[in-house]
Amino acid sequence: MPKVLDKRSAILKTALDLLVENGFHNTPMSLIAREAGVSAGIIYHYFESKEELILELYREVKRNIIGLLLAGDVRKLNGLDALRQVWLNTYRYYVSHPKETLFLEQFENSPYARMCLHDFDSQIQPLFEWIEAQKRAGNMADLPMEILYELSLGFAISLAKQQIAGSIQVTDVVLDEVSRVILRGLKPG
Amino acid sequence: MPKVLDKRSAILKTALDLLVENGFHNTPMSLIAREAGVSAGIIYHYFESKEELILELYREVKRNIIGLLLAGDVRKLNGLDALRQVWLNTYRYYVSHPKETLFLEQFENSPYARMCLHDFDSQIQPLFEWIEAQKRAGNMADLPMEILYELSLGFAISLAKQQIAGSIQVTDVVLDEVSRVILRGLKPG
Amino acid sequence: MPKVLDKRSAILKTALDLLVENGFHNTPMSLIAREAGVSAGIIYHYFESKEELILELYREVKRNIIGLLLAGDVRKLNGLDALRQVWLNTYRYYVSHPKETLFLEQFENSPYARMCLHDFDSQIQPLFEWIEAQKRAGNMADLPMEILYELSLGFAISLAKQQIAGSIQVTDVVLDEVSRVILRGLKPG
Amino acid sequence: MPKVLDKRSAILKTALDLLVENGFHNTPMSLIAREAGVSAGIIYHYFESKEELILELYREVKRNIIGLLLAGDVRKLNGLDALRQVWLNTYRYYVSHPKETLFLEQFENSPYARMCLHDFDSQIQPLFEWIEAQKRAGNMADLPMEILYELSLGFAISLAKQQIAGSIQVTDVVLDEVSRVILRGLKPG
DNA sequence: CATGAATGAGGCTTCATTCAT
DNA sequence: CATGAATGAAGCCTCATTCAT
Repeated sequence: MPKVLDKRSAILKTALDLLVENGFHNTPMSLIAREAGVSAGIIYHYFESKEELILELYREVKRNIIGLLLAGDVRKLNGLDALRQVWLNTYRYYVSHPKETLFLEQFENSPYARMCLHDFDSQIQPLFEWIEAQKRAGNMADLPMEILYELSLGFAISLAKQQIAGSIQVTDVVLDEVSRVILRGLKPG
Repeated sequence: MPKVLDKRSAILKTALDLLVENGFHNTPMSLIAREAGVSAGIIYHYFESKEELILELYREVKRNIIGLLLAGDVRKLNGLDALRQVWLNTYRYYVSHPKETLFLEQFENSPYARMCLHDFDSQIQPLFEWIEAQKRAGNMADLPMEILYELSLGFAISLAKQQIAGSIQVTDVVLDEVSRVILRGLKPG
Repeated sequence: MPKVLDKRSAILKTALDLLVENGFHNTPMSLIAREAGVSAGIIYHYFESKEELILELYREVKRNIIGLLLAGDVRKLNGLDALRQVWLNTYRYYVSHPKETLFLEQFENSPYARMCLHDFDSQIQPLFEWIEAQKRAGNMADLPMEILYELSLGFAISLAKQQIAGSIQVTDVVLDEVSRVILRGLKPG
Repeated sequence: MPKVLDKRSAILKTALDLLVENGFHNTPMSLIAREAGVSAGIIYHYFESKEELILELYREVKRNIIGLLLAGDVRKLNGLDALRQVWLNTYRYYVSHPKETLFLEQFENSPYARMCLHDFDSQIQPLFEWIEAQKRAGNMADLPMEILYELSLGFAISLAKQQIAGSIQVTDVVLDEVSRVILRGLKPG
């Protein structure tokens, strides 16, 4: 990996840690620089501004996630199994990436996020198409896309957040039961 | 209403508007004062600090919501109808209070909210007890409290947020269908 | 004089001193504040920004000058005497206000001055009208206004600048001779 | 032309453009480098510092001008014609070199120019000597050198600046009339 | 000679909070 | 109770200059 990516990555990684820990506005650029082991000025060589750094971090995290949702050869599974797999993929990603999870939640609920929330429409398109196919195949309730999304992935995320926060311990048994409940809800009819 | 409450309320109301619009850290105290029609100094007569003002706003909003969840004589209804009523109460509160909704989300996802997230355990206790009763009565799946909460109210909030953001139009038909799906998921067995 | 004007004036006066001494970009706001005996923040209570502070200073200096050009009951004098009086007014103002002179020159030759160089058209109008009247009365050569302006006041300023810089010693004898030369040049025919 | 001069010249030429456009302190070295098509580091191979680059540019421009003032075989003309020729040379140089004109004005009115304003005494000496000769020959009023300079060349420059700024349109007719006025003023007695 | 990433001091500006009136 | 001028610490960002490659 070229050095240049090394430093840029170090900044992004450190930013993620600190932003989650302290929040956007309690994380001075100078602190990010210090923790990343670089000078204060160099950040502006890689990112236009603090805001742009955060946006870039958001884009990168989001790209990663979207790439993983359909992982595990989901397309080869049939109806309910595929559904269950996507659901589990989502849940597991979020649980195993607590910082990314908290960052996304913080970012997406901040007022200045509104400018780029639809940047990912094109990347998430495959998932939407897959859901549409499931609906047409009669594997899923005929509800608006956003609601189906919320019922499945939104809930996976909420569950992961609670697990991260330590409010609950999601054992495999519970996970099994929960996914059963979800699927029952999403089934057509 | 005494003048004192008037001024305090004006500050809180203005703060809600501005915090939702601009975010916590892009809302100077001086702006809150100006928009509320009071002087900058007087805010510190009613609130210890900016942080305390925000916390107080959070407490007030949260108190309101919790008081309404069990409204409509929920306790007199039986199982599923009660469940449905609580769910609808929640959804409707959030949809009809967009600023409060956005404020809560922003606050609860900010790192400095962690200090008071459990302030309301005592107030929300009645709801939890009611849910426990439903579980014992066999009206609800035997899942951890937090998960049941997330599945019902969490989803109502998510739905309301999407409606607020304009991502979806939740017609009465959809609402009906959705609540049916939710309830099917929550049913025992 | 109310205190508020006192402090605002102190800032403007200190700014003039320092800007002339060090130039616009070698005069930090913090230095202006320190020398004016105020805190760094308060400057922004009176002026929007550093640029606005400088613009305001320019406006104030320019207002003063314009007010003095026609001083001394110039309007009551006839042709050449009036002309001579205006010329001397100009010269004397600039010589006796070296800081203002250097500031104006510095400002008007800086690229970011272009935004407000015509702010004073309305204030200088009386002078222009007076010159027009002189031309019609046959007391002055029939040249474009700007050239007449340059030949008289422009030269008075240049002379004053050289005197300020110490390049020359303008004795009363020289001043007399010079004004004679100027007037000869401006005479009609 | 060797490549070395090429690159040095490119830097100076670009610097002139940008300094006039943006001012000394809004023209980063990195911008000069980029626009000149060279790297940021290499500028320091040709110039000690930013200040030295600007000084060098000033010296170069000034050298050019001085060389041209006495152009056109002025020395072969007699009194008034020579005077007129020098005046026109000056005016024409400035009008046809707007960037150089603005740069000089900006530089000479900036406080950090004071360090080198007398660098050119030796180069401008021939002009001064020529003026002295004119005075002795009775072709010019017996005024201090600086004042004669200001009355003739200073005014030519002012006129050129106004023409550059678009404030006036100097037609040949006007130019003729103006030079006549100037000469009348400079005539002895 | 040439590059451009890297440094870090320093500038402008904001804003929570205080306090004299 | 009320005002709003005042403070000053702290944040974001720029940029002249250096130096490893």
